[in-house]
Amino acid sequence: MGAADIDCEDRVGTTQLEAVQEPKYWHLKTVLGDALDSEFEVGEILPNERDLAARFGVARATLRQALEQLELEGRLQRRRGVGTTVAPPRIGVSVGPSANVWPGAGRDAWSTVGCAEAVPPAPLAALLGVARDETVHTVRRERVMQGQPVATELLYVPAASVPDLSRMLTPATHAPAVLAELHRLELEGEDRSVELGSARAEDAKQLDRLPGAPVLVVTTRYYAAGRVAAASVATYRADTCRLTFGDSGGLEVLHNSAPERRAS
Amino acid sequence: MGAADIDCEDRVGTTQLEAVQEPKYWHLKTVLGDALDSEFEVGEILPNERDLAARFGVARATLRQALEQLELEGRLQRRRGVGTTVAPPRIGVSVGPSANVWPGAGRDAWSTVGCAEAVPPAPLAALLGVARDETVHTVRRERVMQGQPVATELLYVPAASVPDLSRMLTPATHAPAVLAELHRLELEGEDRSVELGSARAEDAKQLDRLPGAPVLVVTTRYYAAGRVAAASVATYRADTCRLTFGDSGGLEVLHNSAPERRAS
DNA sequence: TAGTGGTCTAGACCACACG
DNA sequence: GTGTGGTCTAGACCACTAC
Repeated sequence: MGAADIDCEDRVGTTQLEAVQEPKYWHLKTVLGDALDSEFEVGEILPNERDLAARFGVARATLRQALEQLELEGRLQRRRGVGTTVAPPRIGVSVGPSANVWPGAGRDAWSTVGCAEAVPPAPLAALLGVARDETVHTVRRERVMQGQPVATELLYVPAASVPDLSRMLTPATHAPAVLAELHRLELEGEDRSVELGSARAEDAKQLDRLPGAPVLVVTTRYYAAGRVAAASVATYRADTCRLTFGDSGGLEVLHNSAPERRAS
Repeated sequence: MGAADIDCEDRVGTTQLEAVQEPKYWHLKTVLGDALDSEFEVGEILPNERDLAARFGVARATLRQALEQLELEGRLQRRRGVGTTVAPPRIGVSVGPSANVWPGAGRDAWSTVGCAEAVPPAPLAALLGVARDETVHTVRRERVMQGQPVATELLYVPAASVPDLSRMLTPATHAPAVLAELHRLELEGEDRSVELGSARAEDAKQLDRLPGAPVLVVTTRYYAAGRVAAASVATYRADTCRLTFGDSGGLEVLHNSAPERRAS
């Protein structure tokens, strides 16, 4: 343990990339990943891209390819104008039907941020079983964990599911009224799917990410009275979230975790 | 509807990118995405990257950024030496506990491809609750749907979970024996989490993708006798798969789906 | 051998955050 | 302003596929 351990700038090393068949960025990713595990603390800031690239003797674009992958795996966080930092382990967020409850019932970690009546996108209309040009109640909600937004959601409720909804609605009362009416139905089951997507401009803004950032899209169908009574599309930050299902709460540390981290 | 409709090469258009604040690759992605919806059939092959870039008046790297996003969203498939084709809608694969059954029991869509005794990675050891250097039975399995591999899995079974396992094992009998012993326990519950990852070299090969390709990592804990009796890490192709949970089978067409596709 | 996508370079300028 | 990451360019060469 020599001077290199004290000087932050030197800890990533200057290992020359030997002759390889393996792409440089891939090897670079491995080297950087190992360095993160053994030499850096969560939240610590890395040298900037130009320095790192020079240090490894590669073009900046090549270095960026490695950083992108590490960010995709949730090990780094990059912010324009700020720098690149070591990310904390992913947050486990529960998305399972831990007790069959309607969205917005009980304590469910979501907060409503808006509501409107609108024609849903065609695939959603098909999902709900409504006509292609029928307007539905559209509730936008947001999920915050540990102080940062992790997901945005659009909940679609056909008018047929809330027949007794009052006609006297203001923007402030619209969402609560729709949810309250929904809760009067008996929930018979839910259906869920998860897939990879990229954040649309609007979602990206709410999630504090750039457009196109990788997200996990969770689509849920809620059944009542033998029909699809509502559906929601929730968009989770893929870099910071690990979706958990099942009763036993979130799993502990899993992937991308350092065995240990040195105190400095 | 002029000659452009007949000539495949012209269907993506030559729209000039107007002055924008929006990044070029983002706009390009939108334009290409719309073209895919309205002008192309599933399986059809696109013009090559150099031609497309020239057509839109951008550098190849910029075009590639757009293509990468579309591939991430499962709308394109690119293969080196071959070309870029329009991808079919994602396959819905069920990963829920549709009846609580052990892996390998009944008809479960997986086939065993190997088995070994090995020391699991540290996080897995923690997950299983075994010592860091304890060897466990490691079964590699593969999931094929519609003729193509969609997932690989490593199933970890501590020796303590299969105490009566015969000592007389050949490579051919090892995996079935471990699974058979496991099935003698009563399964008490399961735990699942989903997160984004990138394919390790070995997994990538099995999934017919390049290393680093985006994957959905499904980690499952199986409980029996009040303990974690086994755990598995399954790696699904994120570009072609939509993971489904819940009883009502897979959802139909959802995102990234064209409203209609023209016959040629 | 020809054509494809994958990797890599060495620059340039832009948008944003912070002091 | 200064420094960061984000975008973009115009090339080059490589690995792979298919003919």
